[in-house]
Amino acid sequence: MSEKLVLIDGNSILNRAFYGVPDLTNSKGLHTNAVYGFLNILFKILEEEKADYLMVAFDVKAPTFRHEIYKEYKGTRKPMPNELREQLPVMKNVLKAMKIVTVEKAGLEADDILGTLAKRGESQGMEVSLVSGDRDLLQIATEHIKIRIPKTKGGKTEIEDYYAADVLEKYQVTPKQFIDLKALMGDTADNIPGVPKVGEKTATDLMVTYGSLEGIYEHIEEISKKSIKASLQENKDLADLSKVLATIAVDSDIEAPFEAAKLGNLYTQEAYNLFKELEFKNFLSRFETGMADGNKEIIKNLIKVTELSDVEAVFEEAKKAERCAFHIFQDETKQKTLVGIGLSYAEDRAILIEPNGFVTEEYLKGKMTVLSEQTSLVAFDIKKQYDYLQKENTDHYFDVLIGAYLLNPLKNDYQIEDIAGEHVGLVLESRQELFGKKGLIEAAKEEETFLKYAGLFVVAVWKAAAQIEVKLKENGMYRLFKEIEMPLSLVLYDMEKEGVLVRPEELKAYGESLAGKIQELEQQIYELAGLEFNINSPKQLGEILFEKLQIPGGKKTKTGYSTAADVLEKLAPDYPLVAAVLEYRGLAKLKSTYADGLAAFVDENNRIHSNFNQTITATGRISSTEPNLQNIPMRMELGRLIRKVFVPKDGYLFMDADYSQIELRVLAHMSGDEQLIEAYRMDEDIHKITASKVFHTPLDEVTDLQRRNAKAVNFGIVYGISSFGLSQDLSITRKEAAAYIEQYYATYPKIKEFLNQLVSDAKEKGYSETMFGRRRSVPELNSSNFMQRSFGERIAMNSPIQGTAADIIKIAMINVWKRLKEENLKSKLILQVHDELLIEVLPKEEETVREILTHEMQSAAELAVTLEIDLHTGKNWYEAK
DNA sequence: TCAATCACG
DNA sequence: ACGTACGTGATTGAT
Repeated sequence: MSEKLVLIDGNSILNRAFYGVPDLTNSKGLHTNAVYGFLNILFKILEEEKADYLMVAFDVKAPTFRHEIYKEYKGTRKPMPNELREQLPVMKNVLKAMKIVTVEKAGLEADDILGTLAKRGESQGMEVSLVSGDRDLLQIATEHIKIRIPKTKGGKTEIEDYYAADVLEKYQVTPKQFIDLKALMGDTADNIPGVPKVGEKTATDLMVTYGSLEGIYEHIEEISKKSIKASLQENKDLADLSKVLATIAVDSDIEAPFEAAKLGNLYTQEAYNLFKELEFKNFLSRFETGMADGNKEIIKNLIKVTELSDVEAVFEEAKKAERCAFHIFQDETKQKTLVGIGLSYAEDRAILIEPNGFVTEEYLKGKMTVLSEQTSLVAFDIKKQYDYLQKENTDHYFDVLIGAYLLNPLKNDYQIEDIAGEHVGLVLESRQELFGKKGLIEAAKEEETFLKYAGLFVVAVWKAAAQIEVKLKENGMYRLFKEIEMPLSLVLYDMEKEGVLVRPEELKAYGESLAGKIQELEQQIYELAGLEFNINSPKQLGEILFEKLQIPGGKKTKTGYSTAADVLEKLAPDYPLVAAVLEYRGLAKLKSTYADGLAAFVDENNRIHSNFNQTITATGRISSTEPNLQNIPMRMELGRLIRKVFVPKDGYLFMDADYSQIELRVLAHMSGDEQLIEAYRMDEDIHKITASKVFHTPLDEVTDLQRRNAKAVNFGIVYGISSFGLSQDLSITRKEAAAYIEQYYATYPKIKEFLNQLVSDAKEKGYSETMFGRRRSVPELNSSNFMQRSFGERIAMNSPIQGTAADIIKIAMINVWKRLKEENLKSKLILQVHDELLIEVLPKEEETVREILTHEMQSAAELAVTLEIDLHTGKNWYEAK
């Protein structure tokens, strides 16, 4: 049987759907009716025809050969309403998510692409179905090319089909003659003035009698009706032109990507997610069956083992495999009870091991640990599973979560089903979908479903590893992955496990001392305001300050008045109430987030174990959660005091080292600016030197204000400078800020050059890059929205700098950690705060650790400037900082 | 679940 | 003309 090619006229079908389906918007206000209608048609077509290949053609907004022939050519389409226009990119995204090939080429209309592809398919012996709302395409119809014209009415779709014979039957002309017919009727390029405009009946009669436009003109004298004859004679040129314009190219210069267009499983995870977002609930059920279908073969092969001998056999087999994917399914409570271990070490095969009888949790831990010495292991989120692995030689570990993050650090989460969908094309049902909110222990009781879940999970991990490895290599990020991120995961695991000791009594006392002051302030505020209200509610506060009390300083946010600190600070000197509110806010923050907040995380050993997340930030930094130990107060003394509750364990001391202006040094290096590099060679305060250079003032005459301003500019530069931002920060005019920036650029000319280069490189490549090859795509750069685009430019300037600094401290962490371990020291790495490392040090190791920390931090990267650190020791974090 | 606020680098 | 500094996470009140 011959193969079947389905071609879809994207613009035309979307257009039809738009006018055929009643208006529809999702909860975000996005119009979706055209996309919805398009998909209805698409699914109907695919149900009717067993398509082997599928392609969708789109117009590109660019002049075509028709414009060359006829300058005023405007095409046959009306201008697109905005509600439709916004759906075009959405449609393309949907198709992309379903892995449907779209074809578009500047200079070609969709018709020409379709004509060419149809003919090419036909010549390769395919049966072709061409779906369009546009009858012009009837000229393409043959015995093997079927033109399908869908009509959507009131949600129902009906399709008219035309082979060549059907065209002849309906219009009494052949497809080839159909062009002439259209030209005669003047409805080809309907903007040509004065085309003959013969009615359909007359035009058909003429064509039937004379066979072609040329034939008609040859026998023009035979035409009896005078008005028609005159019109035809007058407009012969235009009729000819109209014919040329109406003729669809069937030999366009275009790649026919038949291989890529081979129809696969449309029901991908990505499409599923997108459909959810668009709120196409009707289509989702279709997905669930579509998705399940794709995995039937794999599911058949899944095996569950619980008997000791079987488990032994499985591990024997696993160790011989080149690569083994695993996942430890642990209950998410504190006990982390083992529910099962999934293993996959061959294509489309997986085994679920469940603890039972002799197969205890401890036994399995042992088996996994041994296995982790014997073969390469692939994990999803390895940091959560190191308990089961040996940690001496970790070179052969591969975490697909970390890999997926590196390939695209912008995602909000990296569930295995997302990774499977994106990198493998394997569609998994999520845990939520399979088990709802059930815990894993409960979920495992649904034996069949859990086997499917766990089995497909590790199959996906196994498959994803191969794909992700290739992609990392292609993107030049494999070294970053192997040499930095993978080793770092173990360091972070260790830090999390170690935790940081606190003094709960002191924490409690701190909280109580705050509580007293908070109560006092509360009463004071109620008195000054003349009524009691919720001070924590910006809404209530705003109304009281700016409406009831008529304090000047109007609106700012969309919901009402801004009561942010920078607004209130301006009012505080004049209004005691405002000052009291500010103080209240500060204390309330300290109490809720730090005093009470941290206390909730203290474990039975008085230690707090934060999560150090490796796959969150866009730039490559680590983040800290539950609790966040990277934002413990520092700037204000009262808050800073809380650091006194963070202490080293008994008999130890804290050693804290932080990089001195690492980002600015990275900038100096990356830009190669001699002036800035030179400035760093001088043993002086960098902000002061900058002030001296920028304001043309001798170094020892630089005022505090000048230094402060220079410092702000230094920061601004790293953030992706804008005069507005700087003016805001310094409370100066935009003009003054702009002048500072100009001065700065004049002082450090290569910085300006470098930042411009970062933006243009990112624009060209679509991503920004750190010194160590870490990438971040910057889609905002292509936005048509000025604000978005400017944001993209700042990202392009900041990410390489912030990211490189992040890379450097990661390297330092790995090396510090390694040396502490290799030199059998008791001292432990405890915290990382972006440019700072905190170590719990055994006093007799103090000098060794000082040397390690200093050396490893300073030599983490070889830059054109030295990497300096500030190092302190103390009996708590307050003192060590 | 979102917006506003504020803690850190 | 457009209206902003870069990167995070936790708490709170309002919806």
